[in-house]
Amino acid sequence: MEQINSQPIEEDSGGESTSKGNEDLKKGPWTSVEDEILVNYVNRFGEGNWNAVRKHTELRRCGKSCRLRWINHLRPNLKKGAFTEDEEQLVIALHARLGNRWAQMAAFLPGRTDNEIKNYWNTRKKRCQRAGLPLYPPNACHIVSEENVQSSCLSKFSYSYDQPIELLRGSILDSPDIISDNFQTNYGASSHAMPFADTVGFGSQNYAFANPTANCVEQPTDFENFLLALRGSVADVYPTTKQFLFQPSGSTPQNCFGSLHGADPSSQRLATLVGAIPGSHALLNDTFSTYCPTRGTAMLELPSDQRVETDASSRLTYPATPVSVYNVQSPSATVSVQSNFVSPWKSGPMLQQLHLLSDAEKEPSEMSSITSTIRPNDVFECSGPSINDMELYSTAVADSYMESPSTLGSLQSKCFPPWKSSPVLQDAHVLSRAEKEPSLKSSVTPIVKSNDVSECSISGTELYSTPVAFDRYVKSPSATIPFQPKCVPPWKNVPFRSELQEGHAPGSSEAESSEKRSVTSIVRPNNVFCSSGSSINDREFNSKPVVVDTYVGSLPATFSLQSKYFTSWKSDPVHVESDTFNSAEEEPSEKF
DNA sequence: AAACTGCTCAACCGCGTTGCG
DNA sequence: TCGCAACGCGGTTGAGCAGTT
Repeated sequence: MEQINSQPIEEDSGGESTSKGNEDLKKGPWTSVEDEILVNYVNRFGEGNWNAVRKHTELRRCGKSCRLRWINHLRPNLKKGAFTEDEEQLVIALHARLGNRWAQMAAFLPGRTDNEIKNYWNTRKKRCQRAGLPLYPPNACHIVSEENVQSSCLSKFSYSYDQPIELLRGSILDSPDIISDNFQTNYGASSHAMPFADTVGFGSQNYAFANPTANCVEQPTDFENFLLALRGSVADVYPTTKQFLFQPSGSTPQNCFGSLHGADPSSQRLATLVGAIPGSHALLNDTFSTYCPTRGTAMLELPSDQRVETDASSRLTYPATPVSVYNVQSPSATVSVQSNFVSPWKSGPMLQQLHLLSDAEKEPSEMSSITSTIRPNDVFECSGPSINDMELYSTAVADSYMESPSTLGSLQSKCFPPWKSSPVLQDAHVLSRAEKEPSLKSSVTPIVKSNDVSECSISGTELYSTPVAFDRYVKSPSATIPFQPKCVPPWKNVPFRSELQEGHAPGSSEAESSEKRSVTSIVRPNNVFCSSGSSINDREFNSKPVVVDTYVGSLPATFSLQSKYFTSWKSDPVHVESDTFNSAEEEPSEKF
């Protein structure tokens, strides 16, 4: 403690001048004395400004080294020791989902650092390679929706340890009907074998996933095997996952979520991952470098990168490479989907347009509004800088267009959460100026429609929001429109706040809540909400996914929400009321 | 017991991003 | 707009340890 100077020292003992050149900086292993100095420094001055450590203490370490030491070894709540089985499975699943995004993976593993995870994985990778084993569990997911059978985009991808390959993006839960995410290990085969080589449209086993039109076969799928392979917490998840997988046609799987969320946190995490894996960004054998290549404007700016469309009802799977826009023939007219998603969090909204990206639009801060019209099978993805040093990404795919009686389009959209850790605002519609500065806002009004998918997260303040998926709008004969809600439950122990209603954070005062921003949301049938995060202002919130599952009894033009799903909150539950609105409405006037 | 090999993990390095002047 | 500093992240390295020969 005495080693911390009470006053910032600009120079010390003649060493500072030379320290500019780093001549006197120590390298190598840290001593306990150095650790103590650094801990005391952080206790006193807080994290950050690591280069100031040298000025304030006797420590002769560069800022980088100090930061690393603190993050990886000295900060509180670090978990030491070998990875538990659950953690290992989590890492596997996370890696399948995220690739080598160690920092993101670390967010799922409390107490573990990205470095630890990285080391673990590299060791595992080496071990597997040496043994000729796949990096991912045997007989892992090979989930294919029948709609995906026609997809062939994957076939153009090679598959090796060294070359990044991505699975179809999206997640199971993002888009049940598309659990088209093909996930197959090359177990038993060459590690470099093409994973889908022996499949036509991915295989001999094509199972629908929560697809009301699919015939569910009561036999284990590869995906199930994968789940089984993920032991431990999977045991809690598996039944519900199976239930989810093989729910009867037309049924709504909300119970699945209920079960999932009733499970322990690790199960929830795993459930998230399980949902995530098949839609994973990464593929099976540790084949990626960093972020998903498809993000941000790049995708939008590469309209030429298109795949051959199939028929209107077929689903487009999502290749590793960016695919910009698909225009699949629309039986009627152009289907317009307006979706709004507002990240209510402290850091501010991130704007994501679904359609055009002008130069001006690349600067979210300069945008005031966005109007997007997407067409069937459009693929949109957005990213950009956010407020508070965060990066935002979002990927979304509006895959197929399945019949559009008139204005009611059928879209399936997926969303992939490749965020680095940031607030994401997906807004396909209108973003008011006020919404650009959430710190000034007291409320936002996200408007979402079917098949929208949104998600957001914030990491600096650790707010996360799992995908908000409005998955599927399947035919609308007239009165009854079946929906399948999906939700990817969030993270481990990250508390989060989810509000669909104007109001304040649970347990907070009004004054506080005004700073935290309230949210007014209008949800549509089968919308799924969930969000998480560790709070603004050190307050924790918990929220489970809010699933508005069924769509029952409606006239052609009028929707009415019926069911909702809430699980425990720390305090007040999310409140979602039934809403009635006209399907043609651009913006429902009623709010919850 | 010594030599060798493989593994783990802490630390470093380079690069990209962001904020600020 | 530019340059710099700080920061964060992923890749790489190498010391030390453990197991094997």
